[in-house]
Amino acid sequence: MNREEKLTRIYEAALRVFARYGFRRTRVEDIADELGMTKGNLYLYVKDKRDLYEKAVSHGLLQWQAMVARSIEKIDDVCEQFLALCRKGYTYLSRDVSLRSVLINDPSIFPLSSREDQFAEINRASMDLLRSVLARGIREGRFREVDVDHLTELLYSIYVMFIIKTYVKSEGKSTQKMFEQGLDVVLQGLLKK
Amino acid sequence: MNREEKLTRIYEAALRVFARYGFRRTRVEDIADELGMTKGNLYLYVKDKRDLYEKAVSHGLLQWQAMVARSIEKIDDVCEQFLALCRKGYTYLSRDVSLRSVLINDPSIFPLSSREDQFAEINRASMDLLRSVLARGIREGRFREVDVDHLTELLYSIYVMFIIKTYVKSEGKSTQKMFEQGLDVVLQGLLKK
DNA sequence: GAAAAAATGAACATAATGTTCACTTCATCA
DNA sequence: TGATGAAGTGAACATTATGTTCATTTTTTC
Repeated sequence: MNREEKLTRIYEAALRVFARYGFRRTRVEDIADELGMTKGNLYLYVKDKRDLYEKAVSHGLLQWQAMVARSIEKIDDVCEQFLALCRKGYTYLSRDVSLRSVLINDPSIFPLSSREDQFAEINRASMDLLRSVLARGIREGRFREVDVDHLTELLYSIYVMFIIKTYVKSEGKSTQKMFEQGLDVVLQGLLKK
Repeated sequence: MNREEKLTRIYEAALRVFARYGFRRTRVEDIADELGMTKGNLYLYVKDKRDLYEKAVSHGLLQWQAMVARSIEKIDDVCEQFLALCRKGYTYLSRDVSLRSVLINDPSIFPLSSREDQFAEINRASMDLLRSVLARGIREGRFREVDVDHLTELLYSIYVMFIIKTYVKSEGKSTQKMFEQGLDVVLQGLLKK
């Protein structure tokens, strides 16, 4: 197992444990135990506990991002691609129990304002994916000539709000309906007549 | 609210918090917070953290015991009473989520050997209830003239084993079937022909 | 089998948390 | 109403738990 794979293994174990107990209540030894190693050894891979937490969460967020990117890359029709992007992104957390729990314990992970965003780089990349789909729609003459940057930011904010409503505040069913409604409206708003 | 009621309130809050985090990971301040008081104040009611834990668990066990006792006291037929005793006792934990969680985190609560039983007094009272039903069956000429003390101990051990299997090891469905089977056999074994 | 890399576990520093207690607030009753 | 005891507070303190380091050992690589 090379260093890359070891790091992945460590981050995933750490995320599981942080999900179980929350940041404060997990000891770095709990994570070492989960990995079958000693805590001293963990410090060859991360700077300190906080660093381990941030790397583990980052890893989780990147998995999320990669899964969405993969699932839309081969879609020809840009409208379908836009819908898939939104839906896959929105529903992902229903499957990733660890990341979901960590998020519930620590909602500050989410960028309320992009100023105080601990994971700014990852969010920027996610927004880039959204932006690229919007740009493509315009380039292909399917979407109206909107201001891509501002619309990206707006849609991303709405998307984050939905995720918080659904997974952090658990306003499940009715929120999902709202999401589909909103998605329909946005798509119609985007399309050229 | 008198002292008695306050103690009850404290024990129930403590049990909820211990259930959430386990003994080691709960701070006495967590419990104080749950009660809306300061931790200093808690020490007017308990000796230390371990004492609080034991009192909270004891309170939970006594609730269990009282519920079973109440539910069988008005049953005329001793066979029905015996069946109800076993069934109510066995199924109780499916409803008391806090006590169940605490038990899962700390199976030593249960008397593996009565030598090292932290809650010996409570278990003794539970056994007394069982013993009294057996004695009544014999007195009324419905049960065979078995050795009540030894049988009580045996049945109680089996009962505890079923509870551990069902709630601690979560071997749910098939264990419940086994329980009903076992109960049937035991009752038949008790009855005079 | 030498050199490098990875892992260990004990030692250490420090932060977290259990516990105490002088003091404040609240309730009771003359 | 104001004296008295009970209940509660919060800061201080002692101790434990836990994060972090590092000399040493074990494993891997070549």
